[in-house]
Amino acid sequence: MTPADLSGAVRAAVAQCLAAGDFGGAPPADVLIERAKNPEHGDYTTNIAMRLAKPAGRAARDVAAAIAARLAPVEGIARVEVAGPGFLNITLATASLGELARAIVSAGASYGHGDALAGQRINLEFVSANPTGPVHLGHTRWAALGDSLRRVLAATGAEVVAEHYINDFGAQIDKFAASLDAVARGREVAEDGYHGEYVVDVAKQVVDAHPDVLGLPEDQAVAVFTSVGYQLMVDAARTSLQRFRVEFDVWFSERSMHASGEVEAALELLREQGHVYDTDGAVWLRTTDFGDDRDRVLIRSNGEKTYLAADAAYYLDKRRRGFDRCIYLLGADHHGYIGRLRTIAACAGDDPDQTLDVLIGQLVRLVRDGHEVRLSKRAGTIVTLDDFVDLVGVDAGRYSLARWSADTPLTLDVAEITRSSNDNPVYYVQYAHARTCNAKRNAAELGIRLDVFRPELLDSPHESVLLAALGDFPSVVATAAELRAPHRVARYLEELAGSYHRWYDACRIIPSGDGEITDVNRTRAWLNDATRIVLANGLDLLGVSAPERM
RNA sequence: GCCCCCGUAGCUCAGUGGAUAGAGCAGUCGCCUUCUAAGCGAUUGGUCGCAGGUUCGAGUCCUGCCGGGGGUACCA
Repeated sequence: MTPADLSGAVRAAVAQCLAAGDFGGAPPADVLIERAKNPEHGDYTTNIAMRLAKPAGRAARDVAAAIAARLAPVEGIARVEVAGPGFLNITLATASLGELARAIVSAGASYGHGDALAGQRINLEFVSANPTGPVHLGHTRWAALGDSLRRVLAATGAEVVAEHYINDFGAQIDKFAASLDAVARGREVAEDGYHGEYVVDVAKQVVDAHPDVLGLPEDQAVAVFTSVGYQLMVDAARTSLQRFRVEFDVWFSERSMHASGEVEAALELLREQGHVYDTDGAVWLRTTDFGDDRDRVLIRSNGEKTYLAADAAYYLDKRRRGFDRCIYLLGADHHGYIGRLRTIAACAGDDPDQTLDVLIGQLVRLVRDGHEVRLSKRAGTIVTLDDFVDLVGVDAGRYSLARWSADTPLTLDVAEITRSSNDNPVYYVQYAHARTCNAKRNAAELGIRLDVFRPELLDSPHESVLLAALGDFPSVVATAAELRAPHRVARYLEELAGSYHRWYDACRIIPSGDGEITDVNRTRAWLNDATRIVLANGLDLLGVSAPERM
C-alpha cells in the first residue's frame, strides 16, 4: 500500500463516517498522509481528524475515533490508533508495506513521475548570461537549479521549454566590442570596458578568423568584433553549459526582437492598453498602477529603448508561443524586476499570479583563504563555470549547488569545493547507489533471482523505515515541482541513502559464508533493487550520475 | 525612506500549521575473519534573533522591533 493508496483509504473512511452521521461537515479536499517521525507512532500519521473537528463541532479525538473504527478493517492496515490531540497513527501490515518494493521495481525509471502538472506548458528561463563574458559561478547556481527544476517539472507531467535569453543589444555589447577592438590594436581598454583575460583570447580569435579586420575603418572593425565576438561568447557559453549537462531548448536573442520590430509592436500594444505616457521627452510605463513605487522608462529621451521595452516584447513573445506559465529564475540583484514583469503581464491583460513565476535566488559568495572573492565579469577576477567544473567535477558541482534552497545566501569555500572528499554529500548518495549495484551483482552471482517475493518477510524496523522512505519519493518530486524547489530532491536522497546504509548494515542481502539462500534473501534483493531505482531516478532529476561502481 | 531575502547546534544548512526541532561537518568513544569502512553505532551540543498576536497546536502564518545581505537609474 502506497501513501497515495492510504490517503484514498482514509478519504473513503471519512466519507463513510459522513454518510453514517458519525459527525457532520464536508468531505475534505485532500487528506495529508505523513510518515511518522517517531516509530512508536506507527508507519504513517494524519491530522485529518483535527482539521475536521472544528466544522463538525466535535472533539478531535472523537472524530479520530470514528474514522479509526472505519479504517481499521481495511485490508493491509494492521493498526489504527488515536493519539495526542487527535492524530491517527496508522501501522500497515508488514506485507502491505513491503509490497511497495515490487511496485517500484515494476515501475522502474518511471517511479516517482506523476501527472500533477499534465497539460501545462511552462517556459523556464534561467542563466541568461550576458554574451560579454564567460558563464561564472553566479550563473552556475541557476544552471544547476534551473536544469534540475526543468527535470522535476517534466517528471510531474509538464511540457517544459528551457530558455536562455541573450542580451545582445545595447551599451554593454557595444562596450564589449570596443574592448575587443582596443585589445586587438594593443591599445588601453576604456575604464568602463571589459578587462578580463578572456577579452584578449576572444580578440585574438576574432583576428585569427578575420585577419583583415584591423585594416578596416574603425566602425566596420567594431561591427566585426561585435558580431564575431558575440557568436564566440554564445558558443562558449553553450559549450560550458553542455559540459555541465545543462541544455537549453531555445537561445533567444534580444537583438532579433529589435530587428524584427517586435519591440515596437509590444510598445504599441502597451500603449493601446493605456499604460504608456510621454513625459520629458521619454516614454514611460505606468508601473505604479500595479504596485511599483515609481513609473519606469521604456524609451529614453535620446530615443534608445530600455531593457524593460525588450522584456515586455519578450514576455509577449512567450505568451504568443503558447506558454501557460513563464518561470524566471533571477538573482537577488534583479528582484526589482518582479514588479516590472508583473506589470508587463497585467498591462497585457494577463493575471500575473496565473502566468508568472519569478524565483529570486540569493547570490553566491565565494570565500578563499578567509576573504571574499568578488564575482565581477568586468574586473576579471572571476571563477567561471569551467573553473568550477575543473575543480570539483560536474557531479559534485551540480549537487553541491542544487542541494540548497534558492533563498539561502550561499557561501562556498574554495578549499571545500576543491576538496573532493567523502564529506561531500554527493558521494554519500552516489556511494549508496553504487552499493545497491554491487549488492545486486553479488546476489546475481549467487543465483539469487527476483522470482520469489514475500513482502511479509521484510519485518525489520530498518526495513519499515527504508520502505516508508521509498514510498515518499513521488510526493517529494511533486512537492519539489509545485514549490519550484529541486533541493528537496537532494535532501530526500540524502535521507534515503542513510536509511539504505543502515538497512544494509543490519540486514544481509546474501547469506554469510556458506549459508543457505532463503526467501528472505530473495525478497531483500527486491528491496535492494527498489532502492537502486529510486536513487537512480532521484539523481537523474538532479542531473548527477549514478555510478555502478565506486 | 521604500522593496526583497536571511537570522535554527561551534560551523554550513534542512524543516509545504502538528507530537520530544533535524542532518552533515567539527568534538568525544567504539565497530572491518562475513555482501564496498566513500559505511555503521554511541555520545556531546538549542532562549528556532526579540516582543506581541492568530488557534486545539507556531521554527512555520500576521504585526512591530533588532541584526546581516541585496535592491531601489532616462544603467545593463
